[in-house]
Amino acid sequence: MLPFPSSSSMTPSSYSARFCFNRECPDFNRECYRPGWRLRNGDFADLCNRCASAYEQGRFCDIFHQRASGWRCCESCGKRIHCGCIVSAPAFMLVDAGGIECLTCARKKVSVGPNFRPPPPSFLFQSPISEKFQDLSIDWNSSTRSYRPPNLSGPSIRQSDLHNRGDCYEFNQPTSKDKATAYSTEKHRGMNDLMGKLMSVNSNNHTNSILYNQKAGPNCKVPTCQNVNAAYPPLISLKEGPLVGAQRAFPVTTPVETNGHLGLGGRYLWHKANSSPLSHLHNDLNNGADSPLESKNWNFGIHLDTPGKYQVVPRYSPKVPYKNQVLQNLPNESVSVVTPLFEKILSVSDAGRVGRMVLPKKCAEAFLPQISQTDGVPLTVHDSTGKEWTFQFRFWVNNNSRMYFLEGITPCIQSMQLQAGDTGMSLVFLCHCLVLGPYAWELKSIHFFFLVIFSRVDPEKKLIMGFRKASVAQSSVQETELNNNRESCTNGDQAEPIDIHPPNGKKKSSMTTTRSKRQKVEKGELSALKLTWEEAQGFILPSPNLTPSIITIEGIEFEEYEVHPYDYFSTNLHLCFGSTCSANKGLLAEQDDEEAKDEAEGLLMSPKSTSKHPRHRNGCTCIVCLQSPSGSSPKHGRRCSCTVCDTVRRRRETLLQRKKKQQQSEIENKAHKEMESPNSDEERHQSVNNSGTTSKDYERHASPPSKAQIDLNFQPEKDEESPLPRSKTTTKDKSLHHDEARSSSSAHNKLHVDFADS
DNA sequence: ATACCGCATGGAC
DNA sequence: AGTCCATGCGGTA
Repeated sequence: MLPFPSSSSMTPSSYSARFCFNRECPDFNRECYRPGWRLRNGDFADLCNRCASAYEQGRFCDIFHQRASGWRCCESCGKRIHCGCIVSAPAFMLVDAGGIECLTCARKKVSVGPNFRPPPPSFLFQSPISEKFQDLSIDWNSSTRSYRPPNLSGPSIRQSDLHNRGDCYEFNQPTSKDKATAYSTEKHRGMNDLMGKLMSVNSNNHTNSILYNQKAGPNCKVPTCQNVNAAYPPLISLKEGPLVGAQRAFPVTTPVETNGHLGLGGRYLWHKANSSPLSHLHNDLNNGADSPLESKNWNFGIHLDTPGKYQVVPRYSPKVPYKNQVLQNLPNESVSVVTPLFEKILSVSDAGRVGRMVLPKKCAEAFLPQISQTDGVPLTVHDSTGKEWTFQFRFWVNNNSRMYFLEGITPCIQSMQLQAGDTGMSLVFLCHCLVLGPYAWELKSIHFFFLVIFSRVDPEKKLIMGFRKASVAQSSVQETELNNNRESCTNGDQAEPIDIHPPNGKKKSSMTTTRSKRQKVEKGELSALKLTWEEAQGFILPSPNLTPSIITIEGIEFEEYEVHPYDYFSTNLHLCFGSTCSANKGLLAEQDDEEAKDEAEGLLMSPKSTSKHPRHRNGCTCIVCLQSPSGSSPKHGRRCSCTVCDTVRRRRETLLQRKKKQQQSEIENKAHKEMESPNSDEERHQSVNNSGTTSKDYERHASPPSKAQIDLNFQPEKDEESPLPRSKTTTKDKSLHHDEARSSSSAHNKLHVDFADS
């Protein structure tokens, strides 16, 4: 087959050079001039008139795939549907209990669903961008179980653009894909340019600017994807083996699960999610995520339709209970959906000076842009103050796998005063699907928050969020910080600041309302729950019914609640809707109540258990574990007798003794060697190197520790048993030593313990 | 001396 | 046993 330019970029004359994409087409060499389904490279299959007609009428598979495998019957009407190829992918939906349903049946169920509530028409297409895309609507043809692409003129977006990459594995590429993908590249660039222009229309919008920056901005490093699977191989699926065709051809359109049912936005049918946590998220992500730009670059479709196989480890699943929660703004009835993607407790190295944060692999591959180069792509995120950060999302090849991480997070970490043990970086996907219907992706954005508890977009695109620190209760310092943030978050054109607490004056009534809504939640009246963002913030706060016990740690008073926040959320705010409520409830309850409980208990109990690293276990008395979280630690005076300072003093005394012994030993050794050989220095180094200890190790161990390298974990009874220099082969010991030495060094610096006069 | 980079290592699961 | 990931650590700027 000859190369063919994409349908959107081709000129009338270019049509004559292309041929029908359908391999089964009896008139293979017939000129083609109508677009068909979307290919993996982003282009559209060019079909001859006859094949295109068959495709548009939903008869393509009936005609050409009769003998192919993958035919199944609609669970409701029994109609045969081909589930084994991409052509018919939009024609059916997966059923929770297994099997498929044709669109007609699926739509019927949606329209009569107990929680079905079409979005207010006035909010469809309300954005300037949306208006530009009104001619790009999809004409679902239920009678033929297919969708009819709109008549396109010039660059445009079609339904198949909304497919993620996961639904395209089944399709065979033409043999001339290299040249074809070259066209695709141009098309993709063109699309990016188009999107960039469109986005810039609303460039004062955070969300849009994020998208623009990420995908089409001048600094965008996203490699142009010529072939989705070639440039971004299915990282997970390669290991997991083939999937059933029906699952591969996941008919994602603009899926959303807001209330456990198929959502219907305007004329648009959104795909039902299955009940796996990841797919749960996945479907939310696809809720507007499948723009032409993002569909190739974002990992929103990695076989998430295989329950149990690709679930994010519970440890990383968001503990925020507001999964898929629909927030409604009472005054204007706009709706937003908040979907936390994952969260991670910052490790020591994450919060350290390296400025890198390791990302859970599956989370990265599921939720972040696909990257094929180790350089990765820039990722623009917003923090709780609305401040924009750009990290580099990269990976290393590690043990035949990949290790994903964010680079350049130091300023953000420092800005947030985060440290090991804090819950960090929940990704929240703000989707405006119910507001903007099928064009939700226009306002799609990915936000990093240190813990996004709530987020909302009203017509002014304002955000609400909170974050969780290692110590659940906020110290006065943090409280002040939040207040400061609140003030600094007032945007010029935004009437209200981003607020963690209800504004003054409204607090009482707001909290009262919130309390009543809490009760509503408790009663299970979830589907009707509408929250203003202030009320939403109320849920973030501890329940007014709870009386904290005040504990004092290092002079700082903390509020400690008997019921930890996850109890709160998991019991009160499982916003499960509709028929899948029980399943979801069970799932979420299990997650939140068990996992979150374990984790939160660790967080609540003590900073000691905030580090995941095995070297800092409960009961560890190293300086890292002893010290209080940054920001909550008071300044330590010279005569401070707190545990931390006592430890530091004790360690220091030990070190001084050790230093004396070392110096004495060195002098003796030197004298001894000088007696044996005049070239003592060279030979000593040689000897050290031969023994497997590098010169660096030698320096590290042989030289007396400087103040900055003070080993606060030095244990004389152990260390003196193995006099330096240590062999490099004692990896474990060395690792421990360096680890704690490094940590304690930074801890030492952080604590500002001044022993200069001692 | 320090920061950065990227691969290596090893404990946990 | 394989994978993940926190951290080590050597090389380089």
